[in-house]
Amino acid sequence: MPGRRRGAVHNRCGRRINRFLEPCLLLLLHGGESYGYQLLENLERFGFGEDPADSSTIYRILRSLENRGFVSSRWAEGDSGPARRVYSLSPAGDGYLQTWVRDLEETDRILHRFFSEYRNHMELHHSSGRET
Amino acid sequence: MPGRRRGAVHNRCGRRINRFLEPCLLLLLHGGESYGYQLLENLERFGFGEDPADSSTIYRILRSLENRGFVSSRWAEGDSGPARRVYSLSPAGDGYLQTWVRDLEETDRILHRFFSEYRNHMELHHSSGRET
DNA sequence: ATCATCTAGGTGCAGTATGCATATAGATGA
DNA sequence: TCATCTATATGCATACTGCACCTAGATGAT
Repeated sequence: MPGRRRGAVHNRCGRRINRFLEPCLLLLLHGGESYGYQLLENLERFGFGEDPADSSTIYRILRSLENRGFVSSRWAEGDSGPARRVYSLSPAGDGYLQTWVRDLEETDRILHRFFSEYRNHMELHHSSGRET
Repeated sequence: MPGRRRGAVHNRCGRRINRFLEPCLLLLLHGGESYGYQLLENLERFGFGEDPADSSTIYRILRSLENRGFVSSRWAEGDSGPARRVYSLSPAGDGYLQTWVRDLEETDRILHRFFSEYRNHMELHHSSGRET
């Protein structure tokens, strides 16, 4: 995966909804232990696009999760390449994932409230609608 | 609205999806000019809960929008109380709102991809599901 | 008058999140 | 031996947010 950390395109709004990498990593780790570089590849499954995130972000989130006791890590020799820091989810991390899911469900409700307000408003002021 | 800027509860995840105040403010301003203090009250409509945001955040977002040409402001004497800085949406701001909506629709897709992955995964590993 | 309160806008600081650049280093193959 | 891939990590700059705090006009009660 060469050049993976280049090319993060800025076609989104600056003050945007952040990407929710942390719960995605937790969910991936719920499926079994893994390490940063592999997790970065598996993040594509969530539809972030080609470049889900900078690798530094992934590594930092993993360390932060470990500091809070949600994952634990050990060094492991791989079949090839340099050693890997392999993370596994702790029971606390499992609970944290459930919290995240409830949190995201709430976010989903707020988001759809916004869409509802938007459509409602645009039906009335249908000047300057979305004539893309 | 006394004491309005106190009491921001931290029952959500730390590394959470940020609240999308900027597009909400833009949508409110699409309905007509307004000022910070009033916009803060009207934000409740979006279902953020009792305390949508700290007032300082609102004022700073508005100034940032103005710096980028998405809104313009003027001072206006109100019927009562101190003078208000009244903002109105610019054509560029209208376009920026449309960009935001497309951005949020993309976020919505990613969010639902996450929910789908989550449910899928939990059906298989239905140990440690959500026995709340 | 003056005092508390409401309305309205604002700054300073700290913590956190993120992207980009860069560093380190083992493994692998040309 | 040299480039490339795999893998982890740090430094720096920028941005978002909440909390504390400040300024100041208006309003009503005492």
